Amino acid sequence: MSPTRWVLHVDLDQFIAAVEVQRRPELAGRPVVVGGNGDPSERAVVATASYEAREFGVRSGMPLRVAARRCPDAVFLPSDGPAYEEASERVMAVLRSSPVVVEVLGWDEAFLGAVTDDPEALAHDVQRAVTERTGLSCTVGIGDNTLRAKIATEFGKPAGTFRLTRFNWFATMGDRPTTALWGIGTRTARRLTELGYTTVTELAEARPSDLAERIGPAMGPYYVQLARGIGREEVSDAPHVARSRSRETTFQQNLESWAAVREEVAALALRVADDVRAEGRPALRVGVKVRFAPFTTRGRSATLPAPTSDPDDLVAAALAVLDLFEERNRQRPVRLLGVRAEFGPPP
DNA sequence: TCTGGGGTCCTAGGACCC
DNA sequence: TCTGGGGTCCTAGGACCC
Repeated sequence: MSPTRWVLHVDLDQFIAAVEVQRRPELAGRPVVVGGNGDPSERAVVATASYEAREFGVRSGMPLRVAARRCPDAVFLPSDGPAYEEASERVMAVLRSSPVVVEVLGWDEAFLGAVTDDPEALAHDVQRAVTERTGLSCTVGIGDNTLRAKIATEFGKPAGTFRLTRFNWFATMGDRPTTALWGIGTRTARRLTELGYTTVTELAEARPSDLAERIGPAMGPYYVQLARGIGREEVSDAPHVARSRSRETTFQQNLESWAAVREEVAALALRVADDVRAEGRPALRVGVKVRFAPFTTRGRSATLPAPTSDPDDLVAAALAVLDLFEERNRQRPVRLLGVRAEFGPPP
């Protein structure tokens, strides 16, 4: 049998918590919750919970306050981005040393494009190499495209492998709710249920043109493709080209004056200007995000008169965009501010 | 429960133009 | 009166993902 093209999806197990346990081995086996400044009384959410903490119902995205209530004995640690970045680089370097094309998806995930007649053997080689050289464990999903490889990982967790292809797609996924698909969340699933599509099989049997009319010209047919397990078959190691860079902050105490809001927006714009400069491409648009208390988010944005990387220009532009908020909103307490710079299409 | 930070892509309406 | 048919740009907001 001749070798075949496969997509492998590598996903580190409880990555952030694992990195923390690695440098503090005494935490092994204990419930560990990473997020915010590690103070569960603050406005912050869980970045990652160790499997021990998940036993108590702690989940990513959950407010730290809630996590502390569910698991009072958990160890709460601050999120240390640079440490995870560094660990991620080490993992990706190991992956690149395998005979595969590596497409990085995030800190703790990558697609591998490979030609082999034994993808499980390759997956086990990758798992062994990652564990030997980084001390971290990973799960590998094996698929005939990126979508199926990505979803396969869910069935292989933790530390295992799972193969999902056109041959077992409906047997594995058919009866599951559409939220099991990568790209369909709770909102879209609810909408689809209202239209009569609750399971993956039901959605797969829909007519793409029907969903184009009812959902949207691009997303409607795309969801049908997802349900059929159809996805991209190529894996690319081309470097990522950023479309935008942004900075945002949630304040522990709401800002009560518009003067304070202006100051914070200027400070965020300076940080974004650093990122724009590092990007080496000028910004074309600037956006400002304001979350008013209790939790209403509004945005304003504007195209710049001319592309710029100049910090003074970007600060002035961000303040001008902030001025687009109506007068009556300026009395409202502000919980979060964000500034975003957008670039042109990739060169 | 009381909701982070950093991204990407899509939709829709209005403006504007031919 | 009862009102084209695009195309493109701009902006706001939604949804999703890690």
